[in-house]
Parts: sequence; C-alpha cells; structure tokens
Amino acid sequence: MKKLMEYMAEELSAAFEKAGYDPALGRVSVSNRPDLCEYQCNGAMAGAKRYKKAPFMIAEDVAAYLKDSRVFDKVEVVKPGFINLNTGADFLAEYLRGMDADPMLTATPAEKPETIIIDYGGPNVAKPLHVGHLRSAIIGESIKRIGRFLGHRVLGDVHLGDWGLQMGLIITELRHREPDLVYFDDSYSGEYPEEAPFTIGELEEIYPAASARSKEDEEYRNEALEATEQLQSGKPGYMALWNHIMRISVADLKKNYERLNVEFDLWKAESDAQPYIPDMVQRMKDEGYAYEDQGALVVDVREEGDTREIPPCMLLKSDGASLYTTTDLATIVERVKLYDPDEMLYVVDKRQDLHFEQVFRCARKTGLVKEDTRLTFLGFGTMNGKDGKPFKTREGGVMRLENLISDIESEMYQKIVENRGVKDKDAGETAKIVGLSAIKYGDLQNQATKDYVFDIDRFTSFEGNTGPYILYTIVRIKSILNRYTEEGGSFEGLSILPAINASHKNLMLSLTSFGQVVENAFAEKAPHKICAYIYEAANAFNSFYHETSILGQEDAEVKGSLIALLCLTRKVLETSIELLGFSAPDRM
RNA sequence: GUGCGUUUAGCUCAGCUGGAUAGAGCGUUUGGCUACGGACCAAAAGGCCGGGGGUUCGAAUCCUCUAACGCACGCCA
Repeated sequence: MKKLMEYMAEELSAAFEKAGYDPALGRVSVSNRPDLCEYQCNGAMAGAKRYKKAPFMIAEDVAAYLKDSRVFDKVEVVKPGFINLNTGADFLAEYLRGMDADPMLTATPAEKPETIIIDYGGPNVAKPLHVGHLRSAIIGESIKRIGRFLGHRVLGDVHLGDWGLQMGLIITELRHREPDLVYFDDSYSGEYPEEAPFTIGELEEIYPAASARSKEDEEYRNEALEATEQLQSGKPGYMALWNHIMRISVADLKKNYERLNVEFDLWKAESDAQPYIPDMVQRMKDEGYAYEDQGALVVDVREEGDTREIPPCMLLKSDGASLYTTTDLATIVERVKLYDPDEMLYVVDKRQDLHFEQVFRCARKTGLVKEDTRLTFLGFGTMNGKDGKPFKTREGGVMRLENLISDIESEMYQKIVENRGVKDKDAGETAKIVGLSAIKYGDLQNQATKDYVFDIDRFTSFEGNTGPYILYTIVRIKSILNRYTEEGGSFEGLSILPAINASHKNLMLSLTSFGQVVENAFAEKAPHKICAYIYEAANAFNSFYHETSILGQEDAEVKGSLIALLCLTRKVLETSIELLGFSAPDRM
C-alpha cells in the first residue's frame, strides 16, 4: 500500500506546483526536530536559488495551498524556509486501519520478483563451525528472509568447502595414521565399507593436526597437495573417504545451523561445480581469454580506470589442480544453468574482497553471466572481543560456535530463573529463544561491513538496545492481550481511532514506517536498519504503555481502539524479528 | 610500496539522496512501583563528528590534502 510519506509528498508536490514551483521540491522527511513537528519539507530552501526568491516566501506560497488538506493537522512555515508538518489525526487513524488489513504492513511487494541466490554460511567440512561463521550465517539468513518477504524468490546456498587442500590434508593425515585402510590400497577393487573409519570428533581433531604439520613439513604438504589433486581427479579410494567425510560433517553442520535458526535451501558444495570446470576452462582457452603464465592458467581481469593493480584471475595451478577461484567461477556456471538467477549475492568475510572482484570480473569478461545479472559482494567485518582483537576463547584459541551458543544459553537460563514467572520446565526453552535473540540482534544491530565488538554481557542484558529488550516488549504486549481475553474481551470489530495522547500518536507514527524501512533494508542489504527501527518502535510502545491505561479505559470504543493498536504493534514487531531471524517466547 | 576500509560522548554504536539545537544504549547523577509485567518510564551531565583546506545560503555527510589504526595484494580457502 501507499506509504504515509507518499501521501504527504503528493500533497506537498501538488502545492509546490499550484504555487508555480517545481513539484519535485515537495519531498518530505521525518522531522529532525521532533519538538517542533513530526515531518518536514525543505524544498523551499532547495528552490530558493532557482527562483531567486527568499525561501521563506516560497514556503509561504506553498503552505497556502495546504491549509485545507486533511493529511495535515498543522502546516507551519519557519525561519529560513522550513515547512513543518503534523499528520492529521483522523487521517493517521484511517491509514493505520488500512495498514492493519494489509498483510505486507505497508511494504510494497516487488514489482518484478527476482531469483536471488545468496551464498552464505560457507563452512568447511570436517571443521567445526567457529565464531567466524556466525556473521555470515546471521546476516545471510536475515537478508534472505527480507528478500522473501518482499516477494522475491531467494535461495540460500550454504556452499560447503569440500574440495580444496583441506580435504587432501585430512586424507594424508589419515594415511599416515592408518596406512592399512583399504582406501589407500591402490590394488583394491571391491566395495568400500559403509561405516566411516572416524567419528565427527576425530575428524575435527585430524584436520588441525594435519594443517599444523603441513606448515612445518614441506614433504607432508606436498603429499597433501598431491592427494588433493588425486581426489579432484576422482581416485576411488579417496572419493570413498570424501563421501564419509561429507556425510558425517553435513549431519553435524545441519544440527548446528538448526540451532541458529538458519536454514539453507541448497546444500551445494564446491565439488558440485567440479563437472563444469573442464568445459569452462576449455572455452576460456578457445575464446582466447585464458593463457599460461609461469605455468599457471590465468585470465587477465584488469580494466581501464583501475586505480590499483588487479592480479590476473587464476584458473588452474601449475600442477593442473583447480583452486577456489576455479570452483567459484564454475559455481557461477552451475547456478546460471540450474537457476538462472537475477542476482548472486555473496555474504562473505570482507577480506575476500579482491578475490571476488577478480571472480566477478572474470565471469563478466568471459560471458559466464548475462549483462544484467548482478554479482554482489557483501563483505562483513571481523567479530572482535572486548579488547578490540579478533574474538578468542579465554585460552586464546578459536571459539567453537556451539560453545558460544551454549555459554549464552546458560547465561540466559540463570537470568530467567532468577526472575519470576516462568516455570522451570519452560526456562530452558525460553533461554534458547532469548539467547538466540541476544546473539543475532547483537550482531545485526551493527553495520555488516564494519568490525564489531562481541560483548556477551552487553548483548545478553535485558536493558537497553538488545534482543532481550525487544522480546520483553513483545512479551509484555502478549501479556496484556492475554489479560484482555481472560477478562472476556474480543478482537472482533475493533477499530483504530485517533490518538488520545502524544505518546499514543508517536507510536502510531512509528508503526507507519515499517514498510519503508524493510524496503530500504533490502535495497541496501542492511538488516541493521530493521534493528534500529524495532528499537524505536519498542521504545515508542513502552513510553505509550507507561502513560496510558489500556485495560482500564472506560470508553469501550477507545479501549477497543487501543487493543487494536496493540495487536498491530505486536504484528509489526514480530514480523520484524522474524525478518532478523529470531522469534519471541510467550513469557520470559 | 600500492589499494581498500575505519576514525562521531568515558565505552559500544546510529546518523536516510547535504538542512534547524549531531542521536541512542551502557556507565554516572536524579526522580517515579497499592499499576495492564519496574527486565520499565522520565530527566540531567557528557561532543572543535581524527586534523587542515575547499564547494555550498547550509557539511558528520560532497571534493582535496594529511595523520593514526586495520585489512588485502598470483599457485591456501
């Protein structure tokens, strides 16, 4: 439905036009002086030069045509040439009634729904998820949900790292430990065992051991590189091992992502792109894009106007093995073939900026994607500890994601038990819900591209701008609505009426901007704008709640109107946190 | 070295395509519970928006120079 701001801008534009000025000057924005007005238009000042007229005069000309508008209660011209505006009370109530009936809550569904693939998560198999994976999962999931809400076909792809050197390392380490396994017997031609020769726990120990050794032992590293190449060439024993690793890891990963309320539509992996590599490379050679340089096969991706040296994009290493650039390019080929997306969005650590710049350029130059297919890189910053350095455990090691989540859940559990109201059997479940809100809100609150400080104490606090505070507000609304029905109240035939006090109107105004906020958040891939919005809306509600007796309202119509507004507030807040990727309990 | 990013209150962060007195939270100080959930609300103090110069009627925002810090820069992902 039409935005409240659009109604206002239309009025202003028409007034500018009637007064003989450019209607484009009639833009309206939220007031930055809430003590003076709710909305403002600065067009008179912008047009002063063009019309060689004092801005104040222009503003007065325009205001004269707004006197009778029902959209505004107040139109005031101030000093240099501000036009200060207050919404009409009846108009606002009517608008909210429309919003209440709109499933999109004033957001406009995409005119042309697009297919968008979001590449996020990016875990490596055989390696536990650690805090470094948290941001990608949280941010990607939120953007996916926002895009879907607006009507796009959004596919989340976890894009497992299962095809690089880490696999060669694991195979090599395993061979050193248990050389007699059939997987290493080149003369073996029978079926390989169904049971894996390791557990997830062992796998997680094997990789770091192998990785550490490869850094010191060059011969060992060469073995691993060779094993990688052999795996990529389809050596049966290694393929069998790879299948074991995949099955075990994926099961474990799914469990962990589920805990984060993160769901992928596609569990694709680097290896899935493998079949597309030979043709892709051949074509790049045939068409003259790829050439050999220092033994490796590369594609130049320099462009005119570059302010820096962009190294060529490497397709094949000098030993013929593929590398991450290769699989990323082949993945693009695969995605185009299978899904024909309008956009591919990568939610990845911002340090991979240059890599994706190269991949994107190469894909465009060689015609892997259509001209109008968007390749977008959303690089997120590092999650730091309170000391400003990358987040570590107390011992200085890498924090496993499941440990981080457990820590926060138990922290929450304690706080909840300390408080009244929740029966013990609910406390554990509630702690999980509230804990997740603390983590996700704490992260999403920040601009994705910037580094941020992960402060458990702050995020899990029930006070201030936190996930738990937002949930508390929703729970409070639910509680009042419950009381209302317990007292025999019905939700039938309620109608939102004009505000009865200032904080009431403020809440109403706050609700109206939901749609615009969601659209902006999606356009800018900026979930933090939704956080800022719900915090403002939650504050507006709490302030209103404090000043206004709701259930004690004498007038039945007014009481019904307040209840209807509560329902709408709840809907807006719950929809918002749903877009952020968490939910609210019934009590906490 | 080259390029990119960051710099806003004691701390952690917002600030929309340039607009009035730069906003929150935490912390500090103060006031408010026989209340629909006080996990709340109201208020105060706290800022040459890293620094210089420029564009503009008007700059945290745009341009330029500069400083500090972070990151990346062909056979790892």
